Amino acid sequence: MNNMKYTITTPLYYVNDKPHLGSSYTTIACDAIARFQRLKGNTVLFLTGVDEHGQKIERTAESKNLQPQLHCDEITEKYKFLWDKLNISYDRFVRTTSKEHTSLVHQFYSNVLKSDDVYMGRQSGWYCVGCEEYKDVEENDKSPICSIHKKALEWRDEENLFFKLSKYQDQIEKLIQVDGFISPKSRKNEIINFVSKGLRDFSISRVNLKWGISVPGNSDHTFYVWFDALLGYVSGSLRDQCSPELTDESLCNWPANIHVIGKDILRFHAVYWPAMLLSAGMQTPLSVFGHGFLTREGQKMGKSLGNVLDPIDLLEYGGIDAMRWYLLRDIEFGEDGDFQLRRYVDIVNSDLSNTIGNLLNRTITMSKKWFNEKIPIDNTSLPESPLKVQSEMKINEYMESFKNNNFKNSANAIIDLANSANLYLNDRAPWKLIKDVTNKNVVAHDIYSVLESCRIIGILLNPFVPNLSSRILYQLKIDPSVIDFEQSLHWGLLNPSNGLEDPKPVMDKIEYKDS
RNA sequence: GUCAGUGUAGCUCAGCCGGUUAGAGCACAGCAUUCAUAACGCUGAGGUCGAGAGUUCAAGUCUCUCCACUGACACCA
Repeated sequence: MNNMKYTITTPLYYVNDKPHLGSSYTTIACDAIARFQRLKGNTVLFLTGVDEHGQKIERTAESKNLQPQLHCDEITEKYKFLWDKLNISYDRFVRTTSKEHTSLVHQFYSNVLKSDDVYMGRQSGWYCVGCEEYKDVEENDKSPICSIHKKALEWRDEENLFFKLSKYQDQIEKLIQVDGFISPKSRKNEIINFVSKGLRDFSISRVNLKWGISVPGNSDHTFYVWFDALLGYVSGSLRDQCSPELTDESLCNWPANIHVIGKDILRFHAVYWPAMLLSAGMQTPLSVFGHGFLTREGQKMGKSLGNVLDPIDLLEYGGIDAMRWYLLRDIEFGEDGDFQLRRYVDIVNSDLSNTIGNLLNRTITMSKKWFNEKIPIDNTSLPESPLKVQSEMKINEYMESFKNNNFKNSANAIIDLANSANLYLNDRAPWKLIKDVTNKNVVAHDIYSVLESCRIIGILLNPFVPNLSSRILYQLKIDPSVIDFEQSLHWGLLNPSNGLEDPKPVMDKIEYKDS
């Protein structure tokens, strides 16, 4: 039952602009899942990457006086740089401008053709240049205006290739009903509602777009962004990325266990994408999770408001552990969340510095002071520490919640355990007991059980804040690279002969400053 | 416009099929205090549960109306 393949993807981010907090949020969440799965002993393929084609990018490059490819290279580097800073443990980084990807798109397309799912049609309607999309308009309206841009819409009529989405109505309806396929539930209902109204075919090519993958057999067409970008998940998960081929053998990491995406693109992943895969005779992903968006101090982030929070700035403010912890611990994954600086500082200081950091610090100090610079050996026949029971309970909660991508609850389970350990210390007051030498065994028992709790906390923290987790484990002289849930989460594994590092605060406090 | 969801202490949220003085964590105040990162602990202050009406012996919890916010309503990465 162990050692299963687990494939997880972030969205392939559109390289129109540098990465923002939203994409960092998604990627951090995926990283937590990937690390969690690895600790469970699964073989994880954690895939991220960028979507580089499309008119918007073509234009952005033009406005910067750059070749599109150079512009893409530039932005791609920023993504990689940021993921590095955030300690994102991705295994592969897909670029849709790579040769391999192009080849895969062509193969996939030919399979879809074989299923007779493509036809030439006309896309006509009122088009907004600003939105780059066709708008639904009241039938009688002869001069419609875009509600967003307040500009007149243009009538456009162009030749496009269409994909027969409608053919898959029944299969998609069944698929989206499957329990756990779409999360969270509220979004699932929206998709079901949407699909029940009847699926229409959608266009998969454009004629006046150069910056894209050419359509074989229709040289003046390029693939429309979705038909191109979604396939990045496949090209990135192939066994051999250098010579991509759609064979059972090379598809060993497919289907993805989970696509984590923002709620805005849920429909494409939960409806269009599975249909495309069905058409090509491939397996559909096992689940799709559409998370919420972040606002800042109650307001939408946007360029026009000038309140965009740059992930790099945030990183410099509180550090990587703070940023990861806050996003995973305080925001309900799936719901929209609000970033508040005051709260950010409070939560991080309280949880990581005061509750966890201080617990480790005070306990190591006591241990070293009274037990010859070491971890005490618990050779008493005292009843089991209540912390053992508590930790087992909290490990359970943590696991259950994490399975459902409920990071908040998992994080709370860790904090609960740390709180219990702090309370236990206050209750037992080893600093008083130790004054009487005959109590030494009792104190050993107490200190050991708190240190053991710290070890477990350190391990459980890994998917959330890998750096802090390592710092904690280092102080307990445990090699963080060899931890594993199955092996490491049993009570009593802390080895007294290992010794302890000198206590140093593992988490500095963030100073709140209005900015 | 239609449909769905949300609105509970300063902040983030629990409150199941209606039932005693509405809960937690954080923030704040006081006390205590060193084993510890002005940390841990204890105590406390904080809410007309969005507004109004109704059903009921009894409503945060059910019904209706209204207000505010969010989302979906097909090609927006």
